[in-house]
Amino acid sequence: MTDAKAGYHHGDLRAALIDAGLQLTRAGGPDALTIREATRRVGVSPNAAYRHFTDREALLRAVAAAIQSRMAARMHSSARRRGSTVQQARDRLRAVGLGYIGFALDEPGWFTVAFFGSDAPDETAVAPPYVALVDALNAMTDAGALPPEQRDGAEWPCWSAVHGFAELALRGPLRGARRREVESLAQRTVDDIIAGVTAVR
Amino acid sequence: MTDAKAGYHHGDLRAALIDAGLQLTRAGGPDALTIREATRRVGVSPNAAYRHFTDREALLRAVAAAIQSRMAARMHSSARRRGSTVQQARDRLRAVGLGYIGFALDEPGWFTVAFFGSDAPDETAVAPPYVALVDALNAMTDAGALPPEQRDGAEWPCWSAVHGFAELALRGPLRGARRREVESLAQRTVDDIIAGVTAVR
DNA sequence: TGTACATCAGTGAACGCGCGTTCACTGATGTAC
DNA sequence: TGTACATCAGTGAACGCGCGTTCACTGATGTAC
Repeated sequence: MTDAKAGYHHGDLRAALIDAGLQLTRAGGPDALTIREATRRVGVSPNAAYRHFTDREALLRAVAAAIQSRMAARMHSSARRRGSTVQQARDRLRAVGLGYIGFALDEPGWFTVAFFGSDAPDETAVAPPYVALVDALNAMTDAGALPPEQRDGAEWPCWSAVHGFAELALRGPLRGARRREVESLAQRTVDDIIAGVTAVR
Repeated sequence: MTDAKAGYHHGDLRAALIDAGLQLTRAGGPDALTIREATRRVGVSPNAAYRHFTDREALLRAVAAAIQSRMAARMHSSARRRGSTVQQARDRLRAVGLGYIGFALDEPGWFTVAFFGSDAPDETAVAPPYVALVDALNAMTDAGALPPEQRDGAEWPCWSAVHGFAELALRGPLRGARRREVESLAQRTVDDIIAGVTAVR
């Protein structure tokens, strides 16, 4: 919150509401985002929000987009090294997958909002985390680690595996498990799906 | 609804409420299950429900258990043939996975309730669909299609892949896709995870 | 540089909503004798 | 077989809840002349 607020007019209420939305959803997931609480935090009347968002869903979508950016940043940063060898390409794909799961485990509230918290998600933009996956798979093919004829559609098995694992760990039967064990199972899941996607048919 | 209702006392209100809960969640997922609507359907006052369930969550858990049974039945029926050859074991595991996804696609409301609709799921009982998966994996090892040293923990990559795929198809980016395409991607996802789990290390 | 005025970004009060749950109760059931 | 009485399974009315959203409004801003 900068000093842009100059009394009556807020300065950048839109950004401030998204900020408040990030705080709220971080702790409590999608349901924790209410127009009333977000405006309360910013110190503004509830209906002021309607100047910037048509309804609650629109605010939620904007928050989801902000979360996706953070998520993609994490996935990229955990996959720093790039190169054209088979091993480098596999490491990168692995890091992208584990980054996805790691984000879910560390930020369950945000994760829940990111893709699936909204009833009518934003169809217009391509999700940054998805881009990270696509890039990593392309690098696999470039490096010769993934046959070109198996490249098409490979996103879905990969995304399915890491997303499903995150759900199992957050809300499913793995919820009670220790972090160490969850991480080891996450590695196995990622390794298995990479093995499966790249296996010669 | 049988003729067990003999006037003032209902007969089997508990079962009738679970039944109503199945109807409601089938169409609208977990949120559609309210004490008031369920009792309304049964023709009973709202607080009558509290004779049989401590609160809404308890009713939701009972409904989830009923859904899990139906789900497991479908998974088993789609994996009819049993045998001890490698091919039979693979077919069975494949059918279990595709049965899971098929149930999710055909019954999105129920699927959402089955495992993850409740805040505090029932920890006591093992979920029938999980049992179906465990059995199929054991059969894989028995048939020699899955090395015993890779058997342990193999449930999680498999469950992750099919569950994640279902989420992507129901609420994620695959939501708008045609059924044919979704099914073909589902097959690929299942085949890939089986290949990955069984791949020689 | 001054000012009139349109537009923009807020305010305050109110609405309806259906829910979960609790209270004190009463009619039906079944069992001990 | 008859009956007294405990227990069980319902009823009806009410509570508080916080929400999303709309209405009619007013103070602040910036721009044309």
